[in-house]
Amino acid sequence: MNISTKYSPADIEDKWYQAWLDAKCFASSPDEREPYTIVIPPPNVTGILHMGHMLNNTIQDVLVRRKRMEGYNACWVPGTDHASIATEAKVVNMLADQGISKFDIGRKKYLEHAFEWKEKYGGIILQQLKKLGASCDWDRTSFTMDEDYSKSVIQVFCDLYDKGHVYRGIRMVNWDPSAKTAVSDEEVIHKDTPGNLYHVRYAIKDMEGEFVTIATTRPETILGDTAVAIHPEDERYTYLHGKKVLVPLINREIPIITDDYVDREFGTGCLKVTPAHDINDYEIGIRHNLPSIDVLNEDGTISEAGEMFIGEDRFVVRKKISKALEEAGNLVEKEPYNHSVGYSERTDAAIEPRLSMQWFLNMQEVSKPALKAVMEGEIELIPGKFINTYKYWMENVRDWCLSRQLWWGHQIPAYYIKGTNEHVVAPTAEEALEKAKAKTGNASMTMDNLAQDEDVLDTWASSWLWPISTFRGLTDPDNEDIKYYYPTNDLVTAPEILFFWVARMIIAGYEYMGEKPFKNVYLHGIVRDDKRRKMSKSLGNSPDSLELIEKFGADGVRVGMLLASPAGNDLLYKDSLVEQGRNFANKIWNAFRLVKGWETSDTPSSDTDKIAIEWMKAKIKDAAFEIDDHFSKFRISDALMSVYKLKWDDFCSWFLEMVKPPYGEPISAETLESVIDLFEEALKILHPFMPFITEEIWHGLRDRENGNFIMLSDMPKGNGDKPVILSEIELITEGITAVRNFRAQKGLSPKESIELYIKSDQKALFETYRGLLSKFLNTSKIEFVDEQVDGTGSLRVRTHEFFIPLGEVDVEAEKEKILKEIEYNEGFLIKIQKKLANERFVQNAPEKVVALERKKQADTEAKLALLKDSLAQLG
RNA sequence: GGGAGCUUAGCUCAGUUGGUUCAGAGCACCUGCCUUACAAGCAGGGGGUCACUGGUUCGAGUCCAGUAGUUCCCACCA
Repeated sequence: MNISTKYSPADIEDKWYQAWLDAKCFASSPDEREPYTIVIPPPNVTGILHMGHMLNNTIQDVLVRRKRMEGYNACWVPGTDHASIATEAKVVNMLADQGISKFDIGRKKYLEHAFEWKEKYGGIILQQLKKLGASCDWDRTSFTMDEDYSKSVIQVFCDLYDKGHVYRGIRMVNWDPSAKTAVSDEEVIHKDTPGNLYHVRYAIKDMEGEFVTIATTRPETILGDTAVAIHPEDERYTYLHGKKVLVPLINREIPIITDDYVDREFGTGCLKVTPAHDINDYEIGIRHNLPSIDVLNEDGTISEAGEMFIGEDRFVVRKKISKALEEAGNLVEKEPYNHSVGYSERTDAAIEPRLSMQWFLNMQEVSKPALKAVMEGEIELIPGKFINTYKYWMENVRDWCLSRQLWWGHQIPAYYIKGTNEHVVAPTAEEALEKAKAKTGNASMTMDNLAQDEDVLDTWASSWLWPISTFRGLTDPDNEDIKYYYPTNDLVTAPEILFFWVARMIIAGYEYMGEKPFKNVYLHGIVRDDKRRKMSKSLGNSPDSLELIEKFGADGVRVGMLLASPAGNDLLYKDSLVEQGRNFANKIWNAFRLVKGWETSDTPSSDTDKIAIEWMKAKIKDAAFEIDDHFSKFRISDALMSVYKLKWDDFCSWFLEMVKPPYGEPISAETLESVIDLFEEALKILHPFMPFITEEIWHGLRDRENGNFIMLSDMPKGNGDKPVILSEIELITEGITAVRNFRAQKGLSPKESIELYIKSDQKALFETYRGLLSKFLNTSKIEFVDEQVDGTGSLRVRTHEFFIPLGEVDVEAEKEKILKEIEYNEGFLIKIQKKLANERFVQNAPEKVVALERKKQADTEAKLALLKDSLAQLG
């Protein structure tokens, strides 16, 4: 048999993925088993696989594959999100490249282009997930704009409207002038931005030569000022009460008002009030009944209401108006000033607060069960530290602006009755017409009398139904799938979207299913580079995911992603992580090569073989138990590390060396059978992490019947027992390591055989493992003695002493070594003795702890006696 | 401005209700090895006043308070 010394993942990954698909290994349908369900956080339909996706989906796949092997009916539902703003931006750009504006071609034609784009690029990311090994049930692939899904989104909007939770109103919203749409508070990122603080003086009416000076960072909004505010108790300005001032440049007359909001300490203590362009000013405007002058168009240029600079961009105008103010003598001072500016998460355009008519969802009532569920542990956040954040948000929840001024998405099912201020809300145009007729009492109305709202719903107003609508839970509430799979088990996502998405899914779950949407929410960190910078296109610090898979193998990448990403912590990515993953795969591969290369003989297993096999069995069970515990606490990195060490250290470094026949000799067929069994057991535990290589070796170790896949095998279980062989072999391996160290220090080559003399009160134990010691240490003889043998060096393993002949013994060095050990042990003994001499310790500490201290004392005393004895013999 | 978290080896992190030789793991590092599965490897090794200060306790990496540094969330003052 000729197997390459290097594992080449490219040769086998596609082969096994296809085999799994062909055998429908990922498919799930309701049956008598207990379900285990995960719904994927749907990536943007036009997205491509980046590092964050790889981490997110690797975790999900590990969980799903493990549960599948544990006998659950595992179902991982994949799909994509229509991502209204992001996708619309891409489509608009694509059309712009062709010289087309969406407004020229109209809604219908535009949507055709958008769907065409979706058909072409949508779902690329799902194909990429397959490269990673994701075991999703692809037959269940959902899209948030699927016909059935859309129906449920509209149904929910209508229902919330009927319940009185949805309302329409003029509000100050975050306006994205680039996408020309409102965005939610959560989609605004505040960043410190350098700017200027402009001190501008306004002439006071009827007081020749007198001015008030205000400070602003946004001089272009001066055009929309409708008042200047001062603090009512500010004595510096009492004389201004009731006066009017003139807006610079345009000389519009505006009142001076008094309001507590004004901070007397800031700037000059005078505040210009622009209700249309600042949320606080807006509130002041309401209190004082001020008019709002909207001086900005929806694209961020100055509107006609501004009177000057009409049609020019806000940032251009900021510079121009500064100059104009200076020339007019109104600019008193311009100082550099850093202030916080909101930017759109999607387009990175500076957000404008803007008054507009929008649809809102009142969150007060609907969010209550969702808060309770998390506080009472009905839904668990992992790690738990996120509960605080969640609680704070849910207790201070604001109304949700549901409408977006876009076309790509679910058009709001509100219909305006032309010529009136009335509207109706209904799932279909026909039903809307009926409602409109009833509302107006005009039975002769036709569709021509209605106009549907032009806006679409916020993307999250569809994805919040994901755990329900992927199973058609709203459109077909009694179907088998929703009854069987809902509530789902685990949700794996990033904390960034805890409020956007997770909280809202919980709200929708309770509102529409009367039950939580999932039991556990596993929040993983963000993938960053090794300087803790977020991976981003502009920094160019993100590796190409697919190249990574190609270079290191999907298994290697999966392991690399999981090695250093405990729950809630960011993953600091560097290539060495995936290298480690690849090296691990190679290690396993070579263990496979070794086992495959052995010739067999009919001889029965030797005693040493039997010991090795018994030990490895116990070790695997022990690890299985430990790993199970890690999984129950979502300690996925720890679970991986346990299986890594089981495979590499225990299986390869110790076990295979224990049973390995001398060069050129065959192995007992009986032993080989067991070795293969144990290899398989370890592979099963490893499979969820490294699905491809484990499947390949599974089929390489034995001939398998069709449809016999490791991914469908049973996960090994442990029971927490610690058979005595575990601790005994631990002592033996400790002894082996000590002798190896001794050899290295004395410059004894491993090729030279040695004689080993053992002084111990547990001769039987060493007798049992004589074969192992001899095999690992290349001994020519092993003998038990009662005192040090002449011409030997000594070393101690716990309370046992080993002597090894040396050509020349440096007695002084030997003495010094022993003296050092005596010193250390005496120090240790004194600490224990002090502790035990402390009456309060003996009285208060649990018996178990005291007993352990006593044992430590006895062991140390025994060891000291041993050492002193040896020293005496050296003379 | 308000709140939460974090600080343990060069790096990334474990350390579960305070108590075993508890100060750990992986990687990195150092030394010796191309030993007939694997140099993407083997064997061995060094390395930390558990941020600082104080307190509670028989006993503190673990609990409490304060200090410093750091990260995140929320709000946003023109």
